[in-house]
Amino acid sequence: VAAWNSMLAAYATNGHLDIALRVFYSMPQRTAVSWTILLSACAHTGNLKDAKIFFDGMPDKNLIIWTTMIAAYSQNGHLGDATALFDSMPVRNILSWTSMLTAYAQAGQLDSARKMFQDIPHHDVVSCTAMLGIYAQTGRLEKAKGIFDSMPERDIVTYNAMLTAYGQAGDVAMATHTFRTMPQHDLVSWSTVISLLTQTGDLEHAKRMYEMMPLQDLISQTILLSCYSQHGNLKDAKKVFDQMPAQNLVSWNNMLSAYTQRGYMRDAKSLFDWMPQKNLLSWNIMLNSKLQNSRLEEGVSMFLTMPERDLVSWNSLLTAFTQTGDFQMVKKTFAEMPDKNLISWTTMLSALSRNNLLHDAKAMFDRMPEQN
RNA sequence: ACAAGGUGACUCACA
Repeated sequence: VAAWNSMLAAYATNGHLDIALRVFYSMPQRTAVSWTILLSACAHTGNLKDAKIFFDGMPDKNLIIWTTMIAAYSQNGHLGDATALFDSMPVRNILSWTSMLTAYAQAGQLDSARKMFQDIPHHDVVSCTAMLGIYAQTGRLEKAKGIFDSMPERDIVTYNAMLTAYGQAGDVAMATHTFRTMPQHDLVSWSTVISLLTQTGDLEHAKRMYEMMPLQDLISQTILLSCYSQHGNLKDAKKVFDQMPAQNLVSWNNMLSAYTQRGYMRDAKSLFDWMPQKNLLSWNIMLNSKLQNSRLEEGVSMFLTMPERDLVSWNSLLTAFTQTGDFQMVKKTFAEMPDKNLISWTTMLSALSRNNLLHDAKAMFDRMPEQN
């Protein structure tokens, strides 16, 4: 059975969930481990429904499968379900607690996360690093450092989280100092610092470190690509992009932005058409570039045929109509929008006032919901 | 020989 499970795990972690499922059903017998592997794989691919089915279908649930299900809820943003499950657990261990901790953090409930952290009976390096990471991402350097200093043991992930804490707080000097003095480096350590350097504008330093990396993986390459793309450096962006041994949706979107930002509509379009996968961001990048590059007709028809639209797509369209001065369409679009945010309202307000329709602007202002 | 928790990349729309 263990051999079968190894095979299951191999397929499941390599993204072949379909094959894993076939293996699962054709196995001579299944253990708790088999169920857990599949449940975890479903959760990581965002397939919470099947994860739940596996969980419910499992005959004798052990602590691990309970915890895996909490992690599944946590990873997919279902805080309520995670809490309910956690509260009804017969036994908990440090992994259950930590999964719950990150569930709160993921939902933006920092106070609950902090409370949960304090309630954990016995901490380990992972639970402490989890809390450190939460503080790091929310820019609370002092808190992060406090945990770091109080930890009896630290591993490379702890140090990496601390790099992020310094980075988020804009302390490049301490980040690089920590990088130099930490016990070991892995790909995450390198790319965290490189990313920080590109964000603070020290491109030369970033490039030097990129060259020094023992191995340039997809993410570090993408960091560099993204940096070139954001600076409108199409040539170097293309160079990095073409040299990447493997690419993914993130790298394609980055290259797409690089093209559209410089108005290379033909290249953008052929990349876009070629992309094996697209997400809403890809569509919005392309949509916005059409709308902003005198291709209103194409843009509008893209808007109408997109697989999905969000508030950004709507605001993009709204802005385009305000720029052509077609107030018929502006009003129509604004009325049809399923949601509006502050950006939608300010788009309207500035369009009306730019065209000296001050009474309309005033009326619009009075219609704005309070929270804006 | 097998399973669960913590760290790095794109996030585009108004101003």
